[in-house]
Amino acid sequence: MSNEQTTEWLSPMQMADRCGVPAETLRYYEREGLLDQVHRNDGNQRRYSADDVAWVGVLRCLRVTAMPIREMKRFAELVRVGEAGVPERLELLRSHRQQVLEQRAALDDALAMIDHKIDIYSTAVAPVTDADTDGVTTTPTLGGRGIRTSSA
Amino acid sequence: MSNEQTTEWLSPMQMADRCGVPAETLRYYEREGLLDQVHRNDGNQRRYSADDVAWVGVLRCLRVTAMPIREMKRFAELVRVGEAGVPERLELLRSHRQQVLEQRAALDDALAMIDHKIDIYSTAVAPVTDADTDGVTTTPTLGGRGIRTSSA
DNA sequence: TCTTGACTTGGAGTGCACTCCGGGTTGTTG
DNA sequence: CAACAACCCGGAGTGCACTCCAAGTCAAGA
Repeated sequence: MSNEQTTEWLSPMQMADRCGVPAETLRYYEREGLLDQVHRNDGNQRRYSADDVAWVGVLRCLRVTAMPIREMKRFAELVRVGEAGVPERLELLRSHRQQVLEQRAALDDALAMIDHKIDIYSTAVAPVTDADTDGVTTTPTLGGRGIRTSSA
Repeated sequence: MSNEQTTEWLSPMQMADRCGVPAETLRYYEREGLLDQVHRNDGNQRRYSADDVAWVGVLRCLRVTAMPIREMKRFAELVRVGEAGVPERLELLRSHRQQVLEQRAALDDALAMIDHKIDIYSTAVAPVTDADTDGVTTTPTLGGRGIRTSSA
């Protein structure tokens, strides 16, 4: 409780720490116009605000859900123009939301398959085996015929 | 029910259709050793088996959950050696499963944030507005002070 | 038989999202 | 004030996962 109250601005490194994003990447985002006009001190060094921290949080949410930089840039522009951009921001987010749902569904499907395989392998690891399969006959010399694949 | 029973092998295009993966990518997977020794006809053209279809299904599950090609290659090798590879396959899949769970958690967090924003925008689009925020003051001239960020 | 389109190869090219580099500046600490 | 880390910049480089290309071969229909 002593080195907080005067800390209004964050240096690049502090910002990197805070956001979990390399300082280089923050510079890159700035270049790309995702993060605009970061404040500078007298020596021309960047000083990030709490607003910047929050905004990078938003950016990371979008990135982690695989939004391309191009689209994030568009979103940033729409935020820049203020209220006028709200309808398109909404549209953009709704469409992105859809994609995220699809991603999650795909992830869950894959997860089911992975769990299934883990199951098979775990029981196969101690007892006899062969009733497994990777969608491929388990013989060393691949290319065999015959399939018992469940879902895959 | 007429052009199925004799179709034992799939041409590259048919395979691409079936798996939802470009034929080029299948060739790439083969080069990388993810898919080994695809059968050829007399004219040296690839003929994919039902096993191949199933195996590509597995590969896609791994890819869609962001497993790097390098690791998929390792997995393919472990399948190639048969039973001896099972323990490491298990290990690999378990560790991957963990990553998938983390991905899903991150996705869900981001989704919550996106939903929250959509909510704000939707209500803001008709009534007055300003109480929104993108983690940034909504004024046209960015760089303003003051924050009311909720989560973000 | 001719044509057309799917196939073969090795290798080069692409797009994305960073990530690093070199050479110079700033700011803090002993 | 010296030393050293953190900073600045434009631009080049990286790694990944494809994706395309050229030049030739194969297969099936008119």
